Amino acid sequence: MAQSDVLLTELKSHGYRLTRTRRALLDVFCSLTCPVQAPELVAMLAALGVLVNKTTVYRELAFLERAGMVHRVLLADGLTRYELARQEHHHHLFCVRCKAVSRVCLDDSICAVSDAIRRQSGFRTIAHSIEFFGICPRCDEGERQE
Amino acid sequence: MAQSDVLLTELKSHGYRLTRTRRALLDVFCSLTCPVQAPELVAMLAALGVLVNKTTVYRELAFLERAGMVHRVLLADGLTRYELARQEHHHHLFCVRCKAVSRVCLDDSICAVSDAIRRQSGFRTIAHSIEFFGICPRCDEGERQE
DNA sequence: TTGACAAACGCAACCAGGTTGCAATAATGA
DNA sequence: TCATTATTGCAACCTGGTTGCGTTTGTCAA
Repeated sequence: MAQSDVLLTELKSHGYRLTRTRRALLDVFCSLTCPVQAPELVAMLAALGVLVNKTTVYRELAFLERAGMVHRVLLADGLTRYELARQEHHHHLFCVRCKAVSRVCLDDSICAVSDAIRRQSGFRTIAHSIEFFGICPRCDEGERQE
Repeated sequence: MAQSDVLLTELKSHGYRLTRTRRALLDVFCSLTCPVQAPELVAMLAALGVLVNKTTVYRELAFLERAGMVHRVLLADGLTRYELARQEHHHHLFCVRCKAVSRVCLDDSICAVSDAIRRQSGFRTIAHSIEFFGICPRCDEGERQE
C-alpha cells in the first residue's frame, strides 16, 4: 500500500472525507523530498490537473497539521513551508542564494538538548527547529567566478 | 558611553548620517531584551514621539543589518523579528500560545555541530538557528484550569 | 552661516502570503 | 436516491513587506 493510501485510510477511519483535494495533496506530499510553500502547492496541483482554490489549500494544510500528518518548516527566508510529518527526524540546510533546501540528519544527542531546556525553563517544550543556512557549493562556485 | 552611542559613533566613522530615526531606533534596540517585528518598532517609535513611516523603518532595518548591527530572528510563527547583533550567542524559547520570547544560552558544543555539517555538506555555512517552541509555564497553568 | 550634495525620508501604490464569511457543492451513510 | 454536513470557491480583506519618485535634511566645505 502506498504511503498516501495509509494516510487516507487513517483519515477515513476517523470519519473524515476523502476528497479530490485531500487525495491529490497527500499524493504530492508523499512524492516530495523537501518542504514546500502553500502557493507552490496550488501550482503543483494545477499542473496535475487539480484546480484548487488557495483558500482550500490553506484550510487543508491546517487540517492535515491538526491531524499530525504535515508540519511547518521555517527557513532563513521567513516563509512558511510544509512537509510530511512522521519522517525520520531531520533538519534542513537552506541555501540563502538559490533557496534550495536539503536535509541533514544529526546525532540524537543534539536533540536531547531540548530536554535540558525543558527542565531549565519550565517550558513544556513540544518541538525544536535547528536550521542551518549558508551558501551551497554550486552557488559558492558561481560566486567565485564573478 | 551608552551602547547606542558606541554604535552611532561607529556608523559616523563610516560616513553614515546620524538621523533622528537612526538614533531612536538604536536606542530602542539597546533597551530591548527580546526580538521585535518591524511594525512593532513603528509603534514603539511613535510612542516615543518619533513618527516614522514604515518604509523608513524597513529600510533602516536593512541598513543596520548590512552594517552588522542587527539581525533577523525567525520563530515558530513565521514572522520576521530583529534583535541587536553582537550579543552573547544565544537561542530563543518561543511560547506558541502567548507569543512571549525568552532567551537561552546553550553549551558551545551544540554550536560546534554547524562545523560538522559544513564539512559533511560542502556548504559554506554562515549561520544557524536553533529555536525551541512550546507552551510556557504561565500558559500551561491557564490551560489546565480550563 | 550658508549652500550644495547625497543620504535619508514620506507617500502612495503595489505585491504576496494568508484569513474570513457565506453561499454552493459534493462525499458519505442510511 | 436522499439528507446531512464536511468541504469548497469566491470575493473581499488583512498584514507584512517593497518600489518609484519627488522632497527633506544631515553633513561638510566655503
